Amino acid sequence: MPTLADVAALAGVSKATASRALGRPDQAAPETVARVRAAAEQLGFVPNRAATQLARGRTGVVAVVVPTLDNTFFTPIIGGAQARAADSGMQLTISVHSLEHEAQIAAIEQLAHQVDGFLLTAPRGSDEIVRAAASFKPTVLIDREIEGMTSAVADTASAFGALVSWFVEKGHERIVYIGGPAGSWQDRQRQAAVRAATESSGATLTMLGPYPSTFAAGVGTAEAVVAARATAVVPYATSIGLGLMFALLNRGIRDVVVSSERMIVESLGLDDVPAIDVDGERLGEVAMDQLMTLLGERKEPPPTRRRLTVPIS
Amino acid sequence: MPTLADVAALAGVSKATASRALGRPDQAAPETVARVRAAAEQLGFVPNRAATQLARGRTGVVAVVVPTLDNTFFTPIIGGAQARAADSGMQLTISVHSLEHEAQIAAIEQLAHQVDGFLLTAPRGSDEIVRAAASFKPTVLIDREIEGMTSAVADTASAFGALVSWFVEKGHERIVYIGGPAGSWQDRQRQAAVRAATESSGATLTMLGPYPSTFAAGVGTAEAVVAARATAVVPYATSIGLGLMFALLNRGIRDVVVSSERMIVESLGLDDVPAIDVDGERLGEVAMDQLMTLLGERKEPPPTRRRLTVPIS
DNA sequence: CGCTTACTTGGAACCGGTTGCGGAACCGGT
DNA sequence: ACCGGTTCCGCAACCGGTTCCAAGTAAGCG
Repeated sequence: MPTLADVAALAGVSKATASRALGRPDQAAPETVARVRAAAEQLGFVPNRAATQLARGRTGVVAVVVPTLDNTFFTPIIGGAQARAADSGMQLTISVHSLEHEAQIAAIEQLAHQVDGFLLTAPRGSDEIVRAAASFKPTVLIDREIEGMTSAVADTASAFGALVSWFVEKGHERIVYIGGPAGSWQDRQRQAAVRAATESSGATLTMLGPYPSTFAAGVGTAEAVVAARATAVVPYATSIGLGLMFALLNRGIRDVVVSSERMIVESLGLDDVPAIDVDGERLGEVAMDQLMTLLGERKEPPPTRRRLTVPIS
Repeated sequence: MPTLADVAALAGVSKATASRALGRPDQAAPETVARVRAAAEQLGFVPNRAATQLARGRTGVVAVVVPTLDNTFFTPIIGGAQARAADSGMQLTISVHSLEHEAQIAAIEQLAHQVDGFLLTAPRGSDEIVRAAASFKPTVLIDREIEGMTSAVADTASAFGALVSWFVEKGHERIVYIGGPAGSWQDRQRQAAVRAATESSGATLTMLGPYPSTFAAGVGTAEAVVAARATAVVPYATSIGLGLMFALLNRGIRDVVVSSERMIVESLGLDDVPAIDVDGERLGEVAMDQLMTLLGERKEPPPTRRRLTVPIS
């Protein structure tokens, strides 16, 4: 493996100059930069990451904390973040923690020593625990907002409101909202949104839950949905909706409209079912961009809360 | 942040001794080890990863390469590998590459500079491309076998064979196997297994495919399944099976048995449907263990091919 | 034409651990 | 008391970049 010293020797300059030519071209003579680059190219020079990190005091790694990998909501986020990280020459490590118990803070603190920043998803943990987790390194909160923290969220609450309004307009009279996991921040937002959307409309709104975001849980909601004599259902998660649809079909019930995500609706060719379309990948990208500004990698306006609109169809 | 020098000073020894006391306790006097440990504890000393890496010439990072994160087959593997990695104080980075095109080798090579080893899933790429990807660093191949490479696979082929035998025994006469993505190694194994299981049995076996492992593709198989007048179906992937079941139910067809994974079967309470149960997490753990031995982190017997049996029920 | 200013560059310290090597202290054996 | 063999420890070099600082050079200006 060629080192910077090799490159410098070949280019006929010092290590210091070689380092500058490669890292901050504006601090070296154009002619020198060209020569050093050529030398690096010729030798196939790849900077030693550990050395760079040690010298700069940065790890070049950011951690994404997710509660689970089994939920298809999180994986696209990881993908998006990973792509953006790679673009900036950073690495992404994944850490699975639900941030629901104090004990997990220790794990986060441990991890904090090895990364420059965090991308944090914490659907259920308390504000306090999330704040504690974010206290070690620059952090961007994903799909949740907490006063004073930088965040990137998909505005699903508005989408859910729009969904319910649509149902109301279509004349549905008994609408059911299936709540997500207990303590979920997004669930609270969505509850408020669907409530607002049914207020002063003739429709009845039944709130079910809490349920975990799983297929099995969705299957388990069928009974309550039937009991509520629902004509339209808005489930917290795609997996819940899928389980419910399955259970309903299994019972031979085909006149209950269950809202889902666009992908499902399209593949099943159900044109009477409205769908939402969360772009998880973009969410990950946006969050990573924000973290980059927090880390000073870019000189853009100060980071804030960002909300991505979620289209429905 | 306290450094090793601080610890050494507090313990009244040199950096060298402190390093030994912490890293290889057998090379220092027990009394000294105790004193250094106490000092480290008191200061909350955490070794600087970059410094260690630089000095040792290892990165302490392993990469998991997966074709996609949208497939629930891979995520448990990642989880298992991540857990094992954490146990050994290593980091895991995720890299999304399907290893189907030569161009992706360049990305892998780039990544190779930053990690100690690879956990490679490459369901579809050619043997050559996989070999090329594995040529940079110690590598464990997951869910696929290639001559001369260390690998960890879930023996789903046998499970599929058993599944089909079961159907045959139950008296099913027209069995359909829905093939996975074109070029899939596992698909080839399973095809052979299901063929063997129907040979010299009265049952007819129809092979469909190839199809991608998605819900939508599963929905799309319904027509062919119906056309084949199948009584039992064995789909390559859970997602395909789920899509198919959905489409069948949607058409009011309820007498076709679609084999699925245990989780689905249980949540739906379908007792006449056989299921397989791949322990992806364990697969990830086993693979990481093998990689550790390859990296010399442990002194165990030489690594080889490992096959995990897949139970059916 | 002398002097200030701006730009380049190399020397060397430094980031924080790890490890080869040599010396000192201590062991039991004769 | 002397000796070969251990055990334990410190010195210092080293991993491979980054960056402060001083020095040298060329350009700019009155």
